[in-house]
Amino acid sequence: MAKELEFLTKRSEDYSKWYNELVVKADLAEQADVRGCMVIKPYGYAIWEKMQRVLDDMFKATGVQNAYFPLLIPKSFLSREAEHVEGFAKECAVVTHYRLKTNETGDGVVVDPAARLEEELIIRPTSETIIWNTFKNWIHSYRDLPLLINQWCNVMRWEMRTRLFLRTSEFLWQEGHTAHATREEAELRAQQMLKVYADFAENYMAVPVVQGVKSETERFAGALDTYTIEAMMQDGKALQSGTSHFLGQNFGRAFEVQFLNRENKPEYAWATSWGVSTRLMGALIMTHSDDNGLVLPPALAPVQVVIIPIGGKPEQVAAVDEAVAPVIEKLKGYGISVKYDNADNKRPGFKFADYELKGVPVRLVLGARDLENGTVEVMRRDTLEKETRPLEGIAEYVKELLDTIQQNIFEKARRFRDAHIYECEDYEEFKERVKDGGFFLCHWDGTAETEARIKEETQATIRCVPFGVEQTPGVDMVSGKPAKFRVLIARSY
RNA sequence: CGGGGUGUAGCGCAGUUGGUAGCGCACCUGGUUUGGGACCAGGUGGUCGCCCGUUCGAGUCGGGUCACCCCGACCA
Repeated sequence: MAKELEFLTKRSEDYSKWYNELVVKADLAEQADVRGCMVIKPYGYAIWEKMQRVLDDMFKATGVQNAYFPLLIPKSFLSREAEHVEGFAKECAVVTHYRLKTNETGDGVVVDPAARLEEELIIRPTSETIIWNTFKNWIHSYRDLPLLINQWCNVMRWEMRTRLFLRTSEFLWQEGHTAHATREEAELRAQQMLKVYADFAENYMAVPVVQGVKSETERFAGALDTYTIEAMMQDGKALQSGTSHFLGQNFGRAFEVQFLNRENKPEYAWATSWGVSTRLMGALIMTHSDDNGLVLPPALAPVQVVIIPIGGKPEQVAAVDEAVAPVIEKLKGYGISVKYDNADNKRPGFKFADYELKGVPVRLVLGARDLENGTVEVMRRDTLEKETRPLEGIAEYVKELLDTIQQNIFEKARRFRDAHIYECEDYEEFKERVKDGGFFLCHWDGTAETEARIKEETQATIRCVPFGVEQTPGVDMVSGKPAKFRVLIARSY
């Protein structure tokens, strides 16, 4: 410990800096040499892949099927739904040409002005329009409904300011798009998918979330209702981690998606859309990580257990190789991903620190001492506690320990969040306290004016009208007008 | 688009009154090490963001330009 290197900025010192460093140093992602874009590195992508796999199974369990639609959307499609285009117009990348040619000076290429597209193509910021344009051909009868489609893809939104995972110009996500015969069915679907997201966030990511519905001003462009899950980061800010929209018949009407009902009458289809993105990676990182690095929930960790041998001499390592072989087999038999790192070019201390930085949930260490005693050192990443246990039965112990860790980090995050949720009735007090972060439950008169004033004066926004909160009427803390319910207000990412 | 800042080795930085390019980390080689980020010795690596100007001479001075970062407006 001679050299207490500052590998990572302390969380408390500069939260943003800590986050950025962590993402890069834990080998998750890095800034690309393209404006606002990110390179997701193999380790980060492995986590995303695990998320994808779990979510995909959850979607399919509700009857959803995967499909794929084009990256490029004709401009005319996007402009079919008025509110929708208005919401996205300011952040669209546009394809205007289809050819380059050699520069006249011969040292490079320029856009060939002769190759201008008659109609510009938009790189999808979201796919409602192109999908509903397709749905028109797929839906003719109530028997074709519900139509439950999901696609995994990339989208592009030309954001002003970007941050790795939290907001990048291009990001990976899934977008579900469903069509229904009735309003009720569509509304239920939108709510159902929100529950799937909440389930995933809490039971796999170990990230507690508040479910709720967005205010009118915060709604998705073109939606009648937007449902959200809001997670609290360790600096007390909110992160919208998933959304589900009830789109009414807006897209059905805009794209003339009509079906004949049982009475042989034409009706417009009812729509939902819902999505989660690589932003979930941001939520995962900012919810659990500490000054030593990432803390990954066992359910999503690409490597759940790392085993490190001690000893420099080849014969010492060989002895450990032999001793751990059956343990590795047994762990794998339980479906646990294990990495045995007997590389000789890194010292044990380096490996310890490195795997902590990468958030591996459990570490096993064996040296000559252990071989003699038939023991193994077990370290759990969430608490950093070490203990020495008999090698006999270690696989079973680790299996249970992984479950314990999964539980523990969720409980820890929930306790943190609950300790930072406040009911507040006084605006002056609110203004003072909201600076330090946290979720505030406040009565709201339901007007956009009040909402705008809060945002302007405090940078905090109404995150949602939360579900599962016992609602009693009261007085709006800003306007003094009567309020029917409380809303969740916070500063956010 | 407003306000602030930074561009020098892969990363982080220093570079004085203008004089021919430096440190730490990383990387490579050899050796000694290995129970919490090893040490010693040697080595590789640079059109100083770009353009123009001043000068015998520019990383350094002047003008322009580009890029990126931070704080706002926008947002999964």
